[in-house]
Amino acid sequence: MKTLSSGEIASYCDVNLRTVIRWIESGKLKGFKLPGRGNNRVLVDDFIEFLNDHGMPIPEALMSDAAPSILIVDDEMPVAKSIQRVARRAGFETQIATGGFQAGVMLSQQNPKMMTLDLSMPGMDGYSVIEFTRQQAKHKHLKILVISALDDASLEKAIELGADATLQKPFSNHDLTQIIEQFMTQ
Amino acid sequence: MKTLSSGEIASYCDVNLRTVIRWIESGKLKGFKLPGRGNNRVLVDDFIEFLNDHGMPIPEALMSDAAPSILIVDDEMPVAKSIQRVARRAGFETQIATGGFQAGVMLSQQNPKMMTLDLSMPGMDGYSVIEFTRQQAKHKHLKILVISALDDASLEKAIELGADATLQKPFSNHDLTQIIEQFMTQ
DNA sequence: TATCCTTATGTCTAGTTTGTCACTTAGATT
DNA sequence: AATCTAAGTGACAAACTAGACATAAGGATA
Repeated sequence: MKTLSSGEIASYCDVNLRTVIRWIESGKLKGFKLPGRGNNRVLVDDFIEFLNDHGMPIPEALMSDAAPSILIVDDEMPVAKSIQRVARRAGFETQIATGGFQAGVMLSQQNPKMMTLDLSMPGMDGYSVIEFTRQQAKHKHLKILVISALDDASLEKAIELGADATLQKPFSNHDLTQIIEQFMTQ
Repeated sequence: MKTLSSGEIASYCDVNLRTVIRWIESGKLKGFKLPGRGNNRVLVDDFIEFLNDHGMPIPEALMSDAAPSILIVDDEMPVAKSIQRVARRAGFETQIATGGFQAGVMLSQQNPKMMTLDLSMPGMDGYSVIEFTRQQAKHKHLKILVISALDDASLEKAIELGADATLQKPFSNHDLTQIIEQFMTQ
């Protein structure tokens, strides 16, 4: 549970410390006070959310806790592997989950920056995965790339539910690389 | 009667050890001293109260100790609800997951003490859920109760893979209560 | 355009809390 | 018993809060 002090945030935002305290006081930035005289602390996650909400750049130092990774969710191992090859070539860490349960556990534990999701895994409803993920504050900013052989209407529905992009099978490595690079560097 | 040392509290609060000791000395945080050199110990309940009093976030790791919960995994809501009723009557917190992905996320995030698992959810392989969960060090002590309409051989297989108990549908509330109470008080 | 008002941010100060360092020692491990 | 790890203490340095006031930017109005 990493936290930041008002001073650290001040220097991250290149702003006066007094200002940071006012942000916290006014509720713009979620934080809490230590028991002593009320020194402020802000959870890193809350700070990142604050930065996102206001379109502010996120300092590199905060991202570094773990190399941003990609969670590949696909029940067909060969497909998953081929996605993995592309992702690795682009220079990113990857994990593969071949079932919904696995995917859920890995998402929570690894907190990847991006997830590729096969919509039509047997018995697992990709749509509900998207919906459920979007409901979770923790994964509000997870990039979801739907990869599926279904028709355009199905892909469109995925977008409506909260997916960030779709890719129709069969896809070209070039297109996949482009999307990965775009999402992972945002 | 679980207690925490000053160092543990320091890392939970992301604060210096020296500071925690001062909190205890000043009476802000209730604690007691071991006879030796006076090492500090704090009851988990006191710590949680302290966190609440000061609007500080409560680390997830402590939540499970505070109120051990049961994760109910079943795609049929009526069945899930009926299990939930029994569990509640026995006095435990419950959550319901109706899909594999949901179940995985909730398992990781809530860290329940026990999980009931329907083996034959459409498209989701209950066996692989058991296997996967058992591989995870974090959930080594999770109690898994398989609830299924399948035959004895299938239930037997679940046990072999690592389930702690099985219950054949239809089950009696009495049997379920007994298993829940046994697992939750262990 | 000039003026007034509002709001956000910066500056300064005094007093307090928290972190750091060096050192000691209880408690655990083997 | 020897050793290792985690925790306590004191003194000091650094960081933080809160109030009061100054400054700057933007809107509204005449």
